[in-house]
Amino acid sequence: MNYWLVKTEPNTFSIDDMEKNRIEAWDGVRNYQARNFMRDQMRIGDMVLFYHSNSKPSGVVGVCKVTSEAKPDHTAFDPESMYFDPKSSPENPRWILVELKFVKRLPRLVSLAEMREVPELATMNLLRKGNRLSIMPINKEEFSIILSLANN
DNA sequence: GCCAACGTTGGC
DNA sequence: GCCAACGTTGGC
Repeated sequence: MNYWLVKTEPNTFSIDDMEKNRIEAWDGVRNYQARNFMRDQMRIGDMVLFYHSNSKPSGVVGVCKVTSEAKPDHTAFDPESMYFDPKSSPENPRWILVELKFVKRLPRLVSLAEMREVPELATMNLLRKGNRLSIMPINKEEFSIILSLANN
């Protein structure tokens, strides 16, 4: 099983929305590296940390689970969608999505600042300067450290 | 709101 | 294939 972290701006889609919807198609990903992670390495049952970016404070707020294989991101075909991409077509989809299922909220938010203080987390992609990936792999240790921080 | 870092685009 | 210009991300 693999572990992941996904970012979202809570103004756009928050853990509240995730909890309410229970299952959400993770559409709108328009970055090749993030897409390739979803396409090549994400599997049903993988665990996902849910991260609020551009927030006060930014941090990890919940846990989700991958509940589908990668499939075409239909929002790319819709001229009305803010994620429309004329270079993607149903015959030859450029972008994909997976479905995420709400698992739980963390007892409290684990902030970026707090994660930076934990030496074992220093290698996380999330904490690296200039990191802009919206979907990134993490390892099992990082996943459990962050969960245990939230329980302190 | 600022701006550094990074990805993408397109002219050549 | 290089690289300047541009757009976006996201912490602060």
